Amino acid sequence: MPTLRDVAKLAGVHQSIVSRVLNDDKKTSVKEETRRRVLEAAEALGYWPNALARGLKLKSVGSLALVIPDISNPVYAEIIRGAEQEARRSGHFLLLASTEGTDPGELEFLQSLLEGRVDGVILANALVEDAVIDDLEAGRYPYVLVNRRSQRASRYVVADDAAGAMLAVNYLIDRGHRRIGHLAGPPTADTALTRKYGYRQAIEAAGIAFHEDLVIEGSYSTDSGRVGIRRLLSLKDPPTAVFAANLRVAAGAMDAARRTGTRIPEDLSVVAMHDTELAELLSPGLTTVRLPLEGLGREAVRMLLRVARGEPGPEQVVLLGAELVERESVSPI
Amino acid sequence: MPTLRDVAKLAGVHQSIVSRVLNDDKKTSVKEETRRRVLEAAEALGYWPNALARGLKLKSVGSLALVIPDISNPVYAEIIRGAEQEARRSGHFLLLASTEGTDPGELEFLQSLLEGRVDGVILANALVEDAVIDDLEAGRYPYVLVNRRSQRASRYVVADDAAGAMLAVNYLIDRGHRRIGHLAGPPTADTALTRKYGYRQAIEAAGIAFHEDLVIEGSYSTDSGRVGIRRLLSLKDPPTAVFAANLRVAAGAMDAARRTGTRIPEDLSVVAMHDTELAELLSPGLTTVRLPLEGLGREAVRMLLRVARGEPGPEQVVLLGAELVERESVSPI
DNA sequence: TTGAAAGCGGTACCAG
DNA sequence: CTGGTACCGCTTTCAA
Repeated sequence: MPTLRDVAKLAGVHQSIVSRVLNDDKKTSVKEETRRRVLEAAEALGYWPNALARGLKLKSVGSLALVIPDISNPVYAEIIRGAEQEARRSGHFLLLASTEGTDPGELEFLQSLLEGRVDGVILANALVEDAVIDDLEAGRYPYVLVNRRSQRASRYVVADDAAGAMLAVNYLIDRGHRRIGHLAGPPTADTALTRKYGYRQAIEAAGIAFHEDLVIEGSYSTDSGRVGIRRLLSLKDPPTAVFAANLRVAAGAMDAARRTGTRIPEDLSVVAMHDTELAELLSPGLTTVRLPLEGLGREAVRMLLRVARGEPGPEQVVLLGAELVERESVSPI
Repeated sequence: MPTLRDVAKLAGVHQSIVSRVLNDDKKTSVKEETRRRVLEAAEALGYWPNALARGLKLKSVGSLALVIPDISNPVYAEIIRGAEQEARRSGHFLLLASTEGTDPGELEFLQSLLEGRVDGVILANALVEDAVIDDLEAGRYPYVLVNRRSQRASRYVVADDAAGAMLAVNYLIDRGHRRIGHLAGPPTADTALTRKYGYRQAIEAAGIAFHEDLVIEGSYSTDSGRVGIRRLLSLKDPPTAVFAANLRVAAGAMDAARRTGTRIPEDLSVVAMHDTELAELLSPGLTTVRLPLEGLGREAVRMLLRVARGEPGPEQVVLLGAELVERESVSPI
């Protein structure tokens, strides 16, 4: 690997000149002829600056970390895509770290990530422990939470999950449903709580009594959907429609329902949060609520960059814009 | 951020001692009492070594890059998971870079990645241009291709796509199918070519005539599956079964087939390459061939680490172990 | 307009 | 067993 000195030698100038030319430093001027020679030499050697040395000096490496819990979840894929784009746009690399179940010991993990390797961290991990957040706050590390609120975290960007949930439930209500179940996510996840809240708001706003037993809490997994729907369908007075807290849950629920002979949408209408490829591949195509997930990733990067640069800006962002995507999983009653 | 010198000062020793203690250097010994003091000081300050400074000196940063074309593809998710695990096991970070359509200018991209930021690169990008590979070879950069063969690349790790395809097709043949279509992937993808080859091998080995018009080439997308299946079904003598080159293609095909009134598996049997969550969520559940994708990721990391360390080892690895996963998308004829 | 030199935060070699 | 020092490759201030 050629270094600055190599280029300098070939161009017959001092390395500091090379540095100035290559970074095209406005503060000092370089003779046109010299600049040309330097550029040529750099080109000839295929010179590329060493990011480590640069970062060491400048105390900024030009990369950000995005920590997610699980790569195979398409929800994260969208957040990642948005973050990637924005990072690239601003000349940064995105270092993706998936905790993939290896969730504990995260602190050490973050430490080694932060110590020079990246300029800041975005935590898309729905399950970060409060201790981790406290530590980040204490260390004054540049970080932002995405898709998760927290009392202790000063910065986060989230979607309007409550509005999304209400959109879904109102859609069902508008079609005449009164007994509407909710397959909720894990009570440990902020998004799950918020969606459940939205569900309840919509129900009560329509003057329908809220029934605790129509809400089944589980995890964000297909199996959870399967288990949940069985419980709902075995109720003496089962719901005519369900709102699933995410797509996987809905998929599991549809699968399990079908296996017990329940037809969708004739016997049971289904609406789910999140709209990914899967929604249209299921049959019947699933009616969903689309949240601006890519936007979440984008905003998180923007906010992080602001924090890292010490610039002012909003500390909490709620991205509006939930949208209903109609397919064939709902029938009027 | 405390530095080595800070720790040294607090412990009342020289920084070089601190370095030795913290890296627990076997070559020089340190008095037990001193060691304790150093450890305490480091703990008290919350010291963590700066990865950049370390990397600059050691010419190795402890991170690897994995370049993929598209995060939302679950096939890559599995490769990523395997790579992550192996990287972590060996104390490395995995820097994930998704080209996400931004495919050109890859060279520059790789350059800036390689220049110090990572110790090597794994290219899971099925569409890397040969020029890129030539350049990597020329630059003697540590790199490995995964899930793609190449004449010009000296190192790659792939699955046994041909055997997998044969497994799928033979399964259909065993159940009495003779007219078997193939929804192939893009001719630019090595995996697609290999699977097509496997398909043909299986067909001919069974003494069935190979019909060019039963093979539809497309891309690895759901839409391609939709288009392809329509063409196959509109043949004067349509196939009774199809082998889809990947799961997305199969999902699209099933969707389109169903919409034209074709029942699966009664009218048309379907087998697809790859087994992800989607396969069991579709209805009917899709019979698939599972390739050792996680293993691919793992092996790629191992190989890359060997290359980076200049150790000897195999240059091409073909990971065996395709496996048929039976569900409900095939009926005997 | 250019050159010299210091220093970012470590590691490792050599001397004591 | 411990301290001093050079250096990894770059940026930047100060002098010439």
